[in-house]
Amino acid sequence: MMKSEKIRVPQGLGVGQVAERSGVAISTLHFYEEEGLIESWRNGGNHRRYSRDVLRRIAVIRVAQRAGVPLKEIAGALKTLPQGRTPNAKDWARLSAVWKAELDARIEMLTRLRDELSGCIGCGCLSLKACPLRNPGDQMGTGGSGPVLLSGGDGR
Amino acid sequence: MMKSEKIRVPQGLGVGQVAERSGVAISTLHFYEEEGLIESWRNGGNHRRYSRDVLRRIAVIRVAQRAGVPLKEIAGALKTLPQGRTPNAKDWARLSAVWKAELDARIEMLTRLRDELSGCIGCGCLSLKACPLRNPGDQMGTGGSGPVLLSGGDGR
DNA sequence: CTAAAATCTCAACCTTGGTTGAGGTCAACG
DNA sequence: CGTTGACCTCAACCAAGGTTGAGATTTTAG
Repeated sequence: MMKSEKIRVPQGLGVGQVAERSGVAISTLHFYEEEGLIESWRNGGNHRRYSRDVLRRIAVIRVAQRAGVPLKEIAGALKTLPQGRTPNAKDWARLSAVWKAELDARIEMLTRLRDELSGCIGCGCLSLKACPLRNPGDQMGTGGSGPVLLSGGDGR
Repeated sequence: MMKSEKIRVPQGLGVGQVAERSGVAISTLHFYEEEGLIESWRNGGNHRRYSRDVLRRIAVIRVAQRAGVPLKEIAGALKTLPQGRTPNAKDWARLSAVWKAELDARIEMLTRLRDELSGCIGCGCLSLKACPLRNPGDQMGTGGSGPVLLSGGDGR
């Protein structure tokens, strides 16, 4: 007969495991938690425990970041997920749809820029008023003050 | 007969004029100069004077920024311009060509991401290993240490 | 039991791309 | 000559997205 040994089966994932599985640094997990992007509870020894859901959440966060969505906005979107139950495919789909639209817009803007750049290579017109590259209309002209434009300067 | 009056015709442009014409703030011009992106000389009273070339230079800088090129890199590219003579259309074309290539790459990356995102909307696969969105191969896996990835997280 | 490995908190620091403000000149108008 | 306005320098600050390190605790392996 097997002796009934007391084996601690820890509930949830530790921060190190999440870090390894998700590919983000532990410090980043702490940071995401501060920013309200992910959640955890604590075990007896004040160590973070994560539900397995966190892995998908982190995956979503990274994808959104790749798409150029700032963390604040990602956090906002994640807050619209139903609390209490584990988000389902439809929930994720809703977020993806919004971000895809933004991504579409970003791609379109860059594509337009590329086309203009192609047209202007060699034309030497870059400092003339006529050049389409000079007056994008949405970027220039708001040039004086206000908050900083970051993230590739494409001012979404 | 006209009295020959002494009218100071200032050589070059003042910082305020350049700011107004280029659409960037004066502080930004100072900043660009510190970073080696533009140059100026000083008049008697230690005020900056710019040659008219600076306007095109600034236009080029802004376009490159819109294309997602970081300032350091722009500065590097601008340093390859021939010193002494005013850059000609061909000089600018060379820079544009490089940046267009980068822009192409960026657009392609984002487009791939968008396509994957489209395919994954609703599939709910985001935390499974099989999902193309989860393992971009160029982004994840370098996740632990090293310099920060900025600018939209597209780690060019 | 003890030593090593994992975590904790909290504050400081980093990079990019600038902006803001204080305190001091310079130039131009009347 | 005075008084605006434009300009100077230098240091501090901002936002995003994290990283690093010190010092304390906890967990785990031998």
